[in-house]
Amino acid sequence: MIRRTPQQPRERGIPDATVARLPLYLRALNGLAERAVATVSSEDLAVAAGVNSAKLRKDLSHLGSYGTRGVGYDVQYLIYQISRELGLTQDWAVAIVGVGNLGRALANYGGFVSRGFRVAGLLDADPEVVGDHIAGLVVEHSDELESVIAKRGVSIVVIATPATAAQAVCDRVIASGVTSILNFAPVVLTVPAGVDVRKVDLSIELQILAFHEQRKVNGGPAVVDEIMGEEWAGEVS
Amino acid sequence: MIRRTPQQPRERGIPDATVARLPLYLRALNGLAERAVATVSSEDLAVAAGVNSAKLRKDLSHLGSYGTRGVGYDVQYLIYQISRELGLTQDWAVAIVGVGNLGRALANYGGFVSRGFRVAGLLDADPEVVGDHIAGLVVEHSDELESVIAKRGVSIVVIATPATAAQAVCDRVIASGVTSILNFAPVVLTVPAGVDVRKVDLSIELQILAFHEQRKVNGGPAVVDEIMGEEWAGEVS
DNA sequence: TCGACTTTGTGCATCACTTCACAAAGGCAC
DNA sequence: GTGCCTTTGTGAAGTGATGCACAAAGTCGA
Ligand SMILES: NC(=O)c1ccc[n+]([C@@H]2O[C@H](COP(=O)([O-])OP(=O)(O)OC[C@H]3O[C@@H](n4cnc5c(N)ncnc54)[C@H](O)[C@@H]3O)[C@@H](O)[C@H]2O)c1
Ligand SMILES: NC(=O)c1ccc[n+]([C@@H]2O[C@H](COP(=O)([O-])OP(=O)(O)OC[C@H]3O[C@@H](n4cnc5c(N)ncnc54)[C@H](O)[C@@H]3O)[C@@H](O)[C@H]2O)c1
Repeated sequence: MIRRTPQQPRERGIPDATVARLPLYLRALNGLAERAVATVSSEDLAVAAGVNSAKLRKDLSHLGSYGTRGVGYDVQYLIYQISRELGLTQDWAVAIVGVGNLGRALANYGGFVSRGFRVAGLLDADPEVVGDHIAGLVVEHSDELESVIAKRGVSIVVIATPATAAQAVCDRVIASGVTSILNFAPVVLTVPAGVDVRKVDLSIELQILAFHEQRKVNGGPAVVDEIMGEEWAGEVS
Repeated sequence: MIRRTPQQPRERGIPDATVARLPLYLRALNGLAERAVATVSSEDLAVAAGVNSAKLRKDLSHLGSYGTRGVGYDVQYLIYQISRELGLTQDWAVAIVGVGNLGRALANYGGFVSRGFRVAGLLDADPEVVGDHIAGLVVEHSDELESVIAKRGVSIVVIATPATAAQAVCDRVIASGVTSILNFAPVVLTVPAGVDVRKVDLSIELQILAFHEQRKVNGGPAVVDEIMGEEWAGEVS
């Protein structure tokens, strides 16, 4: 019983930056709901979500005018509206390809099953791994990728294979009609227009931290004396 | 033998957006280096890193003038310069707090040890887990957090505990002098100024994908007929 | 019913980042 | 040398996000 909203005047063009924050607001709202809070002001919600309150109000205004001046926002109603906007009122079948260290952790993770995401398939190329029972599922051979996607209506695929296999897996997944991919492998995936790839890259996050850490400690980049500093000195102006 | 660079004219104020892309360039460059490529044009490197070439050139120009007109950039030299800028010429001791599904996957992950990051401690509060051998390390009790940080010179901490424990762990870690934190727990950490927190949140990534997926399938958010749509209709204008 | 008070929603100035487009720089062939 | 060709480095314009500040809207107590 899900159908398209008849005619919604706004709807078009919610900024990406806003979309990226909606899950944050949703989490904060769920926290409030658990503590039986009925309404919340933009100021309080902003603090809970760690953002500026004007930004929060502007973000929410993209969804519609759901607040009450002088009072704030109804927590339950806002949860519903944000969930609906994010597409969490329906559930999404997710397949995880590559059931190694990371794939297992993801499969066992309760955190996304809780919100509309259902792990509908675990696939791996290694015969040793195929057949393992993880989180109530049996790992299937990645040869079955296309049929698993088709049969179980998978619309989001998580890639947790080694970097070398990621592009090939990605190509097959797209050929099967999937257009939303979450990639953990440290490679830039090449995909046709219309396919969304989001990446999670731990190593990049650490490197960004290291950059700032270095500035805090030293005030800036260091040179390694007489090891490389001199060596390179001649090569460039 | 590491010391501060004498007087660097630029150095100050590399835009955050640029810093976030440097690891990407570095990875692409390492790929080229493995294939023994000596020089690369901004165009080719941009394709490998999945960005616009003008953006790449502007990013690199923040580090200095390291290209040669008509030729491109020396791969090895650029690897060195970016590594130095990111602080990867020194190595960083990392501690992982919370050795559950995710913490184990991280500990076993070879990907960051390879680039200047060394896992120097694994800590958990669960006596069942303490004493486990993982990736050549023994899991220690989280009571030892402060002493592990001090003794092993830990400067970056990865938090992989349940959300409920994250803020407490964070506070202790900061009290021990750490100012760089990578947080996997789905909570907004409150930290004093001067402390950098980066977060990785799988659930947020999936929700963003779901948002776009919904738009592709339906053209926009759906209403759930007669279940909630009607129910809420009365509550708001 | 009214007026004081709270809080939203948004116009606007500002800031940050992106992209275009091209002059200047340098290599290389002859 | 000299001139052509490639590619960098960067002004300048464009795009999008941010945050201030406030009028308008609505609540609530008296
Ligand atoms: N473990 C981490 O903490 C971590 C962190 C960041 C990034 N990553 C990245 O995530 C990916 C997975 O990491 P991991 O530690 O789980 O590695 P892993 O080696 O433990 O697991 C990879 C799994 O993928 C399977 N596989 C290989 N080729 C396949 C294919 N073509 N189709 C299906 N399955 C295939 C392997 O059999 C293996 O089970 C890697 O790209 C890694 O760089 C891991
Ligand atoms: N597993 C995933 O794929 C995944 C994905 C995204 C986010 N997360 C988040 O990462 C965190 C860890 O996830 P997980 O699946 O590994 O959970 P987990 O329950 O398997 O592991 C958590 C570990 O933290 C330990 N711990 C609890 N309190 C502690 C404390 N005060 N000090 C030190 N250690 C403590 C526990 O003993 C346990 O070993 C959670 O916050 C989770 O929401 C996990």
